[in-house]
Amino acid sequence: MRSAGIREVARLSGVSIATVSRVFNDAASVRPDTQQRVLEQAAALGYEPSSLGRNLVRGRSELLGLIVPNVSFPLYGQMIGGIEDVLGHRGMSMLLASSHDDAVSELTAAQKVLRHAVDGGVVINTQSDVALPAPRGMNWVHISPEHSGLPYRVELDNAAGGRLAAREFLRLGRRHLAYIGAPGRESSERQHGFAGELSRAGLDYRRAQGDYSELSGTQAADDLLEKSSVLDAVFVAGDLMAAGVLRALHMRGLRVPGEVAVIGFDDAALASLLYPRLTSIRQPAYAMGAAAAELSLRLIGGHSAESVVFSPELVRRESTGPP
Amino acid sequence: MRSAGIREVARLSGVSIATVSRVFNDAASVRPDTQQRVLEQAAALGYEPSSLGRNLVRGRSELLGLIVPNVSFPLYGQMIGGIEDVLGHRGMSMLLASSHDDAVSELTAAQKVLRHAVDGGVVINTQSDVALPAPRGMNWVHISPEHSGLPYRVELDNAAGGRLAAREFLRLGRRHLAYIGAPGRESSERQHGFAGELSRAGLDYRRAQGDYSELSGTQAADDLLEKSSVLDAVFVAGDLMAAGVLRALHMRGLRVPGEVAVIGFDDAALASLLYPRLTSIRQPAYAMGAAAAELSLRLIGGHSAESVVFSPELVRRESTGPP
DNA sequence: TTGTAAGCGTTATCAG
DNA sequence: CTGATAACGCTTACAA
Repeated sequence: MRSAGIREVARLSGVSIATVSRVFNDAASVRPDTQQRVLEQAAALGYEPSSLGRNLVRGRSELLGLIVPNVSFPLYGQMIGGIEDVLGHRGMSMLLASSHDDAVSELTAAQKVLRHAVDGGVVINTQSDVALPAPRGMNWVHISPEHSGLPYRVELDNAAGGRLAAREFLRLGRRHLAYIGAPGRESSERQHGFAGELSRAGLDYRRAQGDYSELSGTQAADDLLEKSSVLDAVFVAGDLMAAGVLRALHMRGLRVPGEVAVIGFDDAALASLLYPRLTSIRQPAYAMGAAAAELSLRLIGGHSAESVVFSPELVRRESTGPP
Repeated sequence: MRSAGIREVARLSGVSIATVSRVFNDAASVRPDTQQRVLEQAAALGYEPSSLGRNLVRGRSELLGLIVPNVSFPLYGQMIGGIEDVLGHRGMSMLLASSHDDAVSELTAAQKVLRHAVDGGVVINTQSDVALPAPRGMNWVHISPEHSGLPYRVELDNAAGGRLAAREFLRLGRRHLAYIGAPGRESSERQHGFAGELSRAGLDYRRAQGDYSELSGTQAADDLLEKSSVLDAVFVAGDLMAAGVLRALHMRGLRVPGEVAVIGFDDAALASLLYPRLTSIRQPAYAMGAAAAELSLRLIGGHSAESVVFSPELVRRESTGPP
């Protein structure tokens, strides 16, 4: 049993369906008493215009497609929060699908979302290097490290993050530095900024590589500590890996920040819960999500829009300090 | 300019739109060569049936509404993951909205989702004590601690979690116990199970109250430690609070688990990253999400469905062990 | 196996 | 200010 439709309301209030429609759209052009009659009937029948019908004729869905690698990663959750808040104000909703960090699922997710005729889309950390399919007039906005040829992007200035870390270590008088990276462009940009700032100060640094996991952080730190006995500061490409680094240092009885200072990246919720609380390069995830949504909304409205670059910020906590 | 529609495909492949439709639905009833011709044209034009049209005529949207208090809470992220995986197999998509832990926003979110004519809905941790609005034939499934009168629920047996914690402490020979709770039904159920098992062993326990935040965990633990000098085991209603408890113990130089054992609740990702790694009562969030989706799908299909209760599990890590 | 045609619930155009 | 009526893109009897 379908719920009441526009016809029913029209019939019972003695007007045409066109008038009912008008009442729910540009109420201005309908006489107050007619309007009220319709509204009353509508309320009595529990009628609400169906967006299905409306969207069909308007060719819009008031939906924004959102593709996320993995919903349970808190940083992405923050981005989604930013997107949602922006959309909420404009009456749009969010269709969510996961890419599971995998190009094939990402494509599947995109198709799934497109079938619902979304007006626009945001994809976080795209996995494929070709553009996602999009019908004419629909655009994907990417929250990703720069990707060749993608027109609409919201990104973080990763190199600036590296510079922030380097400067902080220098300021604290650290001289025996290391970087623990991971595969991918983001990490290499962070490293690039870090290295640049150090070379300006005439310093070199040691390197190790992980994969953003906690365990890999522990292993990378162990490697580093075996090779170079002198090490008083480590910059880590992600907070989770940094957790592993803290553990490695603790196991070896090295005091943080007394003997070794540590700076992570992202400033995930986790950072402030570790012991010692982790100094980290903050990625403004909520704001980045909001910016992506704004960008998409502009595009949907047919306006021009430009990519945005966000600057990271150093959040000082217990894992850094004077030697 | 709209993208290619069914008409275009039909015209270019020299068949009627009905045939094109059939190709995309019950392909069985159309001749292989016709089918292929259509498929080729469709591919060439990048045609995909619009769910707007399809859903309009079928009276379904293939959408499931999802209301979450807060997307950036990892446990909810896991639930969403479970929901999504189940839906994905059945070709449904997920419309996401946040309730921001607030009854009013929850209602707004529900209405927003309802406007898109979702076929079903899942609401995590509902804030309102009245039922959410729902058109005839549509049902909300709740992932929440029991709420009077809600018909379709997926819940965790919180009391069983409390019993698990109590038994583990007893097994380890701990005798000076405490519970750190928080407001709300979930915490009191956990406490109830904990207390029941202890009283069976003829033991009493101390209590303190927090609000699930890290800081409140530290404060509650401090309270406890000031009042009772003998304390060798603490059961905490949430992992985040447990992080605060570990910090308090560390500050006082108490060894964990040597002097005090700690068990948290939820087994959030955080638990295994703390130092020492936190033993916790695992809430099978992914499975609970999946179960809620199954439940909703049954309801959508017009079948009967029953609420489900999940059992928690003890995950042993470093924060418990022999004294 | 295929085509014709009647909807699905709405908005928008055009008369009145 | 209001009413017919033609779309919108698709599915589904019913006929052929």
